[in-house]
Amino acid sequence: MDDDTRWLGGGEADAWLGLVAVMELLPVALDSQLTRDARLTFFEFLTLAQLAEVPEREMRLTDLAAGTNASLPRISRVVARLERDGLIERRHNESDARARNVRLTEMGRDKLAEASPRHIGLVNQHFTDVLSREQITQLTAICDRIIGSLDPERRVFAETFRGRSGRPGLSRPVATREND
Amino acid sequence: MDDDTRWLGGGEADAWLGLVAVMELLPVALDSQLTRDARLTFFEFLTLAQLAEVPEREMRLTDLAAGTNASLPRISRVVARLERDGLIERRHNESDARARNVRLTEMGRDKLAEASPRHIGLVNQHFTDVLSREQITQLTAICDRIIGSLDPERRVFAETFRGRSGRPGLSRPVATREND
DNA sequence: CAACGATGGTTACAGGTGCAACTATTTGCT
DNA sequence: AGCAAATAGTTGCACCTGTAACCATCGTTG
Repeated sequence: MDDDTRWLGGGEADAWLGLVAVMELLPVALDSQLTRDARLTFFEFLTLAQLAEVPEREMRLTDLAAGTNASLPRISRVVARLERDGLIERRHNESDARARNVRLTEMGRDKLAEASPRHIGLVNQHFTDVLSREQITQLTAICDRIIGSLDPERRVFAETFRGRSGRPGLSRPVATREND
Repeated sequence: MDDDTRWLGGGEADAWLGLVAVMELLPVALDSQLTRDARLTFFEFLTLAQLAEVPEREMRLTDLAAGTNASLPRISRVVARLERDGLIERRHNESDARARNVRLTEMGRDKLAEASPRHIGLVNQHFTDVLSREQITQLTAICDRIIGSLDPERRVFAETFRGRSGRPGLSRPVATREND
């Protein structure tokens, strides 16, 4: 073993273990709440929310993968499940025969609208309500740095949508047939 | 759907999506590196590191679960795998016949010592090196708040070990037979 | 000291994910 | 045009995890 390893200093180890604990506990809590209340995975919720945000509620699979920080095989399977449940539908892409488009159905919008309030409630409970405004700002910068290091090509979509109209089901209600 | 839902405000949504992205990307990166270089899951690494830190390198299964923020079924299976690979061994608990103790073997220490440098290298690359001292401090406080909200009974062990001698394989080298 | 609830741990089951291999297009190069 | 390399997506395989049900043991209470 190399002895030039730079070990984590005092404060660094605490912060790292804290982040690791959050990464273990938060996803479980989110998945648990959503599957119980809406029969949705947290990742499925993210997928629906991403689609709801985009024009025509339709986008390419690759872009959807980027927008949810997922691998292509993963999003492919999730999309298959969501289509089976009628929440989305796959369509042809005019300009590229290899590509497939994914479109949020009415049923999918309803599902998202139905699942959002309780989900946001949990997010508020464990995130918004326990952090100060400064901490929210600090965390944004911290995550940007880490993401930038993990994803140097900025493949991730989320960044693109920062500061826009906001993500339905997250920062505002989901538009439904009635109020669209 | 309740219309008294408190949606995420501008800054809040950005921070939340940032944290979500980190929770999607970081574990994958960590698992990928560790399985490739050491045939270990990140969670298995954490388990070994937790055991290495404790007196006699032996502890109860329940405490090990708390120390790694894991459920009992999960740690039970991981322990079974690690025992199969000879990295730990299960032993009787003198004071409680229901309980089982888990002990890190010599082979387990060697494995941890071998895996640590490259793993710490990745942690430095995507965490330590991209954050300032202030951000490290900020993140520690932020994670404490979130964890406190997710785990009100403070079941989590990590807290107990904050500021101690440090976790072998993380904040210092793993003691081996030679230098023990 | 008997019985019942609580606790420690394991396992069957169902479901999600990464990796690698594979097919179908498209793009670039000559 | 023609061919090689890159890209879009799907799927088989292996593996990991949560939930729930289950057994064993402890502790408390009457």
